[in-house]
Order: sequence, then C-alpha cells, then structure tokens
Amino acid sequence: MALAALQVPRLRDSADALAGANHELELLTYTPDLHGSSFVFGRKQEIFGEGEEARAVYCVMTGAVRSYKMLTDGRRQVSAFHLVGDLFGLAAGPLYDQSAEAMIETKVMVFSRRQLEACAQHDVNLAYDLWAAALRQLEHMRDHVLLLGRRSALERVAAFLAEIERSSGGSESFVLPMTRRDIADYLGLTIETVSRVLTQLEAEGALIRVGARRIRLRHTVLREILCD
Amino acid sequence: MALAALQVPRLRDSADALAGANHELELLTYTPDLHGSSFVFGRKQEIFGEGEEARAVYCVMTGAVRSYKMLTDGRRQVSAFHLVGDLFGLAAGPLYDQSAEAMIETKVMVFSRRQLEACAQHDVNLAYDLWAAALRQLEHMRDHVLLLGRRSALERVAAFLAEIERSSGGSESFVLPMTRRDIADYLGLTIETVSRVLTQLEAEGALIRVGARRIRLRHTVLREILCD
DNA sequence: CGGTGTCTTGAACACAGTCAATCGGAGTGG
DNA sequence: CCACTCCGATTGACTGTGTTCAAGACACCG
Repeated sequence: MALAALQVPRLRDSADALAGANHELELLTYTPDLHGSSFVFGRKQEIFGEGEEARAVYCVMTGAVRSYKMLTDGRRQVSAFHLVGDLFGLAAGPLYDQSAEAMIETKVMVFSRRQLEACAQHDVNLAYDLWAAALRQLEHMRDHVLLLGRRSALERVAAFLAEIERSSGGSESFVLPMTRRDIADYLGLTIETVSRVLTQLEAEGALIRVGARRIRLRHTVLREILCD
Repeated sequence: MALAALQVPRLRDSADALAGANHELELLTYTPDLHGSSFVFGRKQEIFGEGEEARAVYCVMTGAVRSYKMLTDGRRQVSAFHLVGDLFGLAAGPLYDQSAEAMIETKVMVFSRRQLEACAQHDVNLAYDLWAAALRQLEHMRDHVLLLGRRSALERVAAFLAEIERSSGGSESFVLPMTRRDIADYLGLTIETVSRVLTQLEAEGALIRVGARRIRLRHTVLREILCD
C-alpha cells in the first residue's frame, strides 16, 4: 500500500500525452514557468542530508531513492523508497527532516522550493497537485506506522513484497531493487529476520525465489498471511 | 516531537490578535467565506470512521482526539493525538484512511472539504497554510516511523512523555489526557510494558508520578535515555 | 581463481508479550 | 458512611518472537 500511495492517480480529468506515466512527474515538467534541472546521482550518493537547508524538491526520472533518518548510534529507519515518477524532498520547515540517497544510478529533476512555492501562488492546479501529493505521502506514512507498530515480521515482509510487486507493473515476477539492509531498515527488522522470513514464505509456498532478488508471489497463499 | 510538529509555528509574519494561540485554528476561523460549524462529541464517540466518505476536515477547539487504524483481529494503531488547535481528518482520496474518536468531551469545528478546497482555489494564504499543515503532519509521521521502527520501549515512552509535556505548555508537571491503552497503541507496545517502563523511569529518577496520570519530568536524567 | 560484498543459516539470548492476580480510585447505592 | 462495583493501572511469572553473534554459502568481478 505504501509505494502505491506515492504513485499518482488521475488528479485532473484532462487527457494527456503521458497517459500511463506518473502524474507527479508530469505535473512538474508540464507546468509553465517551472524550470527544473535534471541531475544524475550515482549509487549510494547522498542527494540531501537531514538538517540541511531544504532548498529543493525532487522527482525521480530513472532509478530509485531511499529517504531515511539515522540515530547517532547508527540505527537507521528508511521511511520510503521513491521510484520513477515519485516526488521526494518535501519538508515542512526550513530544513530537511531526513536524508535521501540514490540506491542505484538515478536521474532526478530538481525544482527550487522557492520557485515552486511562487508558482503555486498563481497556478491553482499546481498548488492543488502539490497538496494532493503531500496527502498521499501522509497516508502512506500512516499505513507504515500501522505496519511498524502492530504487524509481525511475517506480515511486514508479506506486505512489503505485495507493495513492491504493485509498483513494478503487472509482470509475473519482479526484482527487488534494494538490499536486505534497506528492506530491514524499512520494515524495522534485522537483515537476518528478513532473510529467515523470506525462506519461510518460500517454504509455505507463498512465493518462489530466483536468486536473492527476483521473486514471484503466489497471491492465494499470501493473502491468508496478510488478512487485511 | 510528534505532537509538537502538529502545533503550529508562525506561518505568516502578520501580527495577529491570537498571538500565542494555535495557528491552524486561527487560519480556518478567520478566513472569510469559510463557514465552519462547531460540534460536540462525547467521550469515546466516533467522529468519523475508516472507509467513510471524507466530507469534512476538523479542528479541535477543546478536548482531545485520537486518530487510529484497526485490523480485523482487533489490533489497533493510534497514529496521532490531536489537541486544541490541531487539524485532523485530512485525506488524500475520497475516503478516510483512518478513524477518529474523541478521547474526552471534545468540541470541534467542522469544515466542508469541498468548500475548503473551493476557498483554497481563491485564497492563496489558505492554500499555503493547508499545504504547510499537511507537511507538518507528514514530518510528525516520519518521526513516529523512526520511533516505532528503531526505538526501544524505554526510548518510546521517554520520547512520548517529552512530547506531551511540550504540548502541555511550560508548567512544572502535566496530566496525561489518555489511558495506558491509548499510549500503548500509539507507541506500538502493550499496556503492561508502558506501565513497567513508567515505574522503571520513576525508579531511575527520570520522573515523579502523582497518581496514575500526573507526571513531572526530570529532564537531566531523561535526556540520557533519549540520546537524540 | 581469490576477494569482497550480500545473503543465508544456526544457536543462544533478551526484550517485550501473554496470562493472570492484585491494587487503586471514582462512582453508585444501600 | 461504608460496601460494592467497575474500570484502569500495576505487578509477577512465564513464553515467544525477533535480535545478536558467528559461521558459512553464494555471486559477482577483478
């Protein structure tokens, strides 16, 4: 549910050239007066860091990004993965409240926050769509809070796989674009637990693994684990 | 940090009559053309339910509200407590993604979502403030995700107490306006663990209890537990 | 091949959960 | 005024899920 919440539903009913493409992306690239510049980040490269001045908002063109917070003792919590078309870097105050890093080579569009806010003053559609994007991310975080607060390791991994599959388009199998560490830090678990749960799910017939990263889900079995 | 994030910082630099009062409240009640109606809910009364049509946005005038999600087997996760001046009921889609209940007798202002969005089309300040309120709630949820995913029971309770104290104004001691069950469901713990941690914190001299609800924090000791 | 990073598996442990009994305070009624 | 009930909170003993620590398997790349 989480990643899906960041994917973009139809906001305005206008037919558009990018039908099927992500709306958050479209929104920003097709708003006049809004000149984003594209930028490429390498694997593990930091895009912005917690505590830095929040000068820009980003949109993933290709690749994948993780947003996370770190405690001084090294504990890390990934709050979201951003895939193609997703907006990230939204901050309430003058500073970023979390860091963002490219998981693989990633191309992003960068929009000046100041300019974005200025444009939103005139362009009602832009303002509305930014508002809607923030609300979708808010709902995603609420789902994630439920997952972290009240779900077992088995349920967390199952929900995560279903989420990734949904965002990977309707193909039979899909590839996990992140490491076990990323998954663990997203689900509030350890990499060992993630690994064990995956083998358990495979043993129960809920999925088939091809190598460590490629997975095919058996929804009939998986559904029982997730309940709701 | 969570509740504080919902409290409202200065958004516009205009001097205002309600200096010191909550801005989210002020914002809505002082926007022309926006006619909210006030309503009173009794203790444990549902204000809206998950899955219902999201027709309104609410603002707490007096009392306290909890927002939560429930699983079919009864597990509950409280995502936020809303105190005086807080906005709640923000939804991305046509339906509420969570439920809201009055914790004590609570007076709210109700604003039609449709009307609110219509007003925001004309009133740039309103649009901006709604956007800012959503972002603050988003940051609050990210903090909460970190707490649930990576913090121990001791740290969770300590962080929670600090959060409540901050939102209760600078008095020496404060009263917890919610039950142990609410606290547990907010922190992703059980009531027994919350209770045990409170006695432990008292034993370590991090706080002083007066009855079950009134608490006075010793910040010097508490700081060590929280780290960052 | 050897080397490194990622992933898996195993055994022991610890933190928080479960189950159950008890305590305490607020409200009610005899 | 006291006894009673009800609900919330605390405490204790035990259990279990997920963590920790450690070893080994696997895969990719030089």
